Amino acid sequence: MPRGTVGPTPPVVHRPRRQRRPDERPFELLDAALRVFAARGYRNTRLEEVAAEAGVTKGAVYHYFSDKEELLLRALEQHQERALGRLNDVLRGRSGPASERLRLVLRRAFGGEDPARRDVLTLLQGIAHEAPGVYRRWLANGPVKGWRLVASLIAEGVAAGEFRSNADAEVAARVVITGLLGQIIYQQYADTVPALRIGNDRLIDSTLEFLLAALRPVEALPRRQPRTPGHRKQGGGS
Amino acid sequence: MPRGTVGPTPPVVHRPRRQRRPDERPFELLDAALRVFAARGYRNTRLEEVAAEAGVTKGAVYHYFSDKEELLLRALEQHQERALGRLNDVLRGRSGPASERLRLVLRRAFGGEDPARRDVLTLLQGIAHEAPGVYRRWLANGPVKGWRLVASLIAEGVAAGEFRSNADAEVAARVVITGLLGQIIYQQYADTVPALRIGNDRLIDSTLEFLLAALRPVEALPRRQPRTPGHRKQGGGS
Amino acid sequence: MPRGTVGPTPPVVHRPRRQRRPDERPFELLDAALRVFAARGYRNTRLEEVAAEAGVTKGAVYHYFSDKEELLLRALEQHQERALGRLNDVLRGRSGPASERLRLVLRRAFGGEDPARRDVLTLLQGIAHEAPGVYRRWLANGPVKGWRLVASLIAEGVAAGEFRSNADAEVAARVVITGLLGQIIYQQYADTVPALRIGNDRLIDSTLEFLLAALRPVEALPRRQPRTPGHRKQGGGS
Amino acid sequence: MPRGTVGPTPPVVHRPRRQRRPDERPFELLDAALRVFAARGYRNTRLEEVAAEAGVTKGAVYHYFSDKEELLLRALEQHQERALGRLNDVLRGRSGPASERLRLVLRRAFGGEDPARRDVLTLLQGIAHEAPGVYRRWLANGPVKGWRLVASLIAEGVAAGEFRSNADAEVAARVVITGLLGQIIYQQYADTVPALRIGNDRLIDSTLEFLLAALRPVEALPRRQPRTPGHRKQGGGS
DNA sequence: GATGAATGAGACTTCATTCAT
DNA sequence: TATGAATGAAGTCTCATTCAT
Repeated sequence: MPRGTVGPTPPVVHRPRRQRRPDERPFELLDAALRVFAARGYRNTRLEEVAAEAGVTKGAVYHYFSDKEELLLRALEQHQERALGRLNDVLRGRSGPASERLRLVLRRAFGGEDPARRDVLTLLQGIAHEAPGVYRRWLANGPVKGWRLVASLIAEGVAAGEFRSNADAEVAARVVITGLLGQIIYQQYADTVPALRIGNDRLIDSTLEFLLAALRPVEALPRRQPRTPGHRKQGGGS
Repeated sequence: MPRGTVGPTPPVVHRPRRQRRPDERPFELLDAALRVFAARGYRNTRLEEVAAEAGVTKGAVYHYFSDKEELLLRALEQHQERALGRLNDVLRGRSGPASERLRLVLRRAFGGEDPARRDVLTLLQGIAHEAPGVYRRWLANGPVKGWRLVASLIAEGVAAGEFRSNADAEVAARVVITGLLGQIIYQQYADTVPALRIGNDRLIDSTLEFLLAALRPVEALPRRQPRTPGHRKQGGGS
Repeated sequence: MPRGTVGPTPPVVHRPRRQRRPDERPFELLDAALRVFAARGYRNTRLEEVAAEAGVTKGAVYHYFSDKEELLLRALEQHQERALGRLNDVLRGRSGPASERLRLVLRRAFGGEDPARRDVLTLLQGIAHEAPGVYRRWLANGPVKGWRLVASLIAEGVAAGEFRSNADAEVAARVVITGLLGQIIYQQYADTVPALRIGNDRLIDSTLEFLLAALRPVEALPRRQPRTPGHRKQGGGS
Repeated sequence: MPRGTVGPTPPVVHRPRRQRRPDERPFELLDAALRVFAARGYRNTRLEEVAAEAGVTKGAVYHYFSDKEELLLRALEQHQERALGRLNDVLRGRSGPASERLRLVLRRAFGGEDPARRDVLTLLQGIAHEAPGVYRRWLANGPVKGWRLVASLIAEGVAAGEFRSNADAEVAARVVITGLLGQIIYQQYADTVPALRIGNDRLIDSTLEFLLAALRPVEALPRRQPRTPGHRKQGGGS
């Protein structure tokens, strides 16, 4: 499989081109890079394609970035910063029930079918071997922060009596975050593997329903003995 | 890891010349290929490394496989067949409660920290752009089948009155399967990003606990109104 | 252009296969080789294809021939011997007018549209760089002998007063032989370059007519002074 | 032969680094390519040799040409354009007798022993299987145009009463053009196969003499009955 | 800053040839 | 004799990176 794999002619969206504002150049390049990388994968993308997408030539890229990997790193950093910013905004000043804030967070993070976000996630899952440092960085700042946030919201719900206290909130948070990420990535192949398709709203809402159901406090949650209670964070309640 | 060692750059060792083992060769090659691909990634692996790992020279690879991609495809097919075989075995003739069979399945599929399996999963998530066909195939035969199995076990539990009937079993199954896969992949980076680390037993047990908790039948399921009940599979219970 | 150039699936004619008469093996191989070489060209043909065409495997070829080039050499030798044999037969015991024997010769050598012969000629013209020794050998035993024969027939006609004596018989013979060879080769491309097509009968008959017209004795051949009479073989007449 | 030397195996000489001559480069490459291809054959030539002959490295070739075949195609196109240009020039404004213009044309096209031209012809006859498209193109623009031109000059001579009208001018033109091409190619082997040698002047002059003799009008061209008169262009006059 | 020509290390793939069986 | 697994030299093409202009 020689060059691109997404399609014979790259589905990359071409932007206006050549608006000479030198101070914005690096940002334009980062946007272009993320677009092309996400569309074709890191290895399949030639620097020349990124340059063309940004309306400059190959050499110019090297004025701003030392090499291809730095371009990737910075492009993803910029992307992640924006995403985190948006995510933080949504909780600023909120104080409703934990369940409501969970909903807000999941919606903000995963709601709205966004092919660009999906492609970036696919890009990321592909760089584990190509640019492990970048991948790790993303793990630490993306998924990890994501499930920490979820876990802390669960903890707040537990504190408020909204949720039962004997669930493994961290694992729940991990699985939910990771599962949603994966499902979103898979949607890219829903055309050719229809069994993969699932509506974004259903995905999020049902996941949330399922999370809240798992966390709902029980007067009597009798039978289910935690099998290996040792690794629960909070010791099992009565 | 029997023969080679998948070192950083395996020096081509001159073997004593031609050792004929024509019948086993293809399998040895497939095993070697999976090992090296999983360790370094598809693109980062030179055919010569695979050959060396199998104790032959690169030309021999082309005796059995038409090109690098076919080698990947076949190596993954063989891997998947074995894995599916093991998974099917575990349920053969079982008839306990659904919850018990769910436990068996998850344990069989994800239990036991197995670096080889983890690396294969990492390999797979990296080929979305390099060999999309192979990737899609894996999706269809791996994760999709996985969550279908889980969903069907849930359905059995529902039928048996063991689980509530108004949960979105499919989404639950998807998220759980995908989430576990992702978490397992992430463990590869647990050394350098400690926040990623989670014990395999805890991961599985807590996930199961959380799944069963979410599915437990409720006398009164009071507050939580399903927000968009339209996409529930079974209309609201009682 | 990777492998074959004649067509995606080789137009090689498959013969009966595996008639175990070991003493004929080499001849079968030579026939098969000529067939495949002629169909695809020398370089484009893998020894394995030749072997398959002959119903044996690669290794067997090396029992009879030291390498690919010898196979080519011998295959062409065998072909040429047969062709020369046929050509010699046609003149054996003939004693009519030279013009009639010229006709017989040209008919025998070039008559009857024969794709196999045409392909062999194309093969030959392609090996000038691949196997120059073989090519030279063919030149010396094929075209050179051909035009010598024609020149000697012309000389006989001159001696018999049938032809004029002041023509450059050798050049005429060379050009006619070479020209016919070339035209026959070109017919291979008549499908895609229609301007190349010419009927085999017309080609031969008109060439002969034209040759005889050029050689006819003239009462007065007045104006045309041989421009550079120095290189005529026989000094200019009258 | 300006730059390189087309030796048996040109050692890659390290040049003083990058000499920019962007405008001329493609032409230099084309010239170098034609030189090396003609000297060694298409298949026997490594792209690296062409590059070295042009004073660059192999990568540079891919800057201008997509692959080896395109390089061949373009090199031959350039060669043919030039040759056609020269040929057209020679007839511009000429109006002498047809015989004189035939002489001019043959001289222009085939006169002057030119090893480079001879090698290009040898190259061409070798690519029938390697690059059939290129070969066909050459046939259509070279030989075919050549014999059309000759045939049209003959037709003019016929119209002017200079030549007889009942000859098959097209076949005559085909055989003469093709025969001369072949003879020129063969001269390459005149050293090792002396029987092949023929002086260029003699070849052309005698061929012309022979052509004109065949075409000279006859008061009585009695005996020779065209065997298959059906394919004569103009029906034979009495 | 920007260009784009040029470099050159790499990697895939082909296939004539060898040789243990 | 015959097989066909294995070798390994060779060649095409790619593309990140450099650097003269």
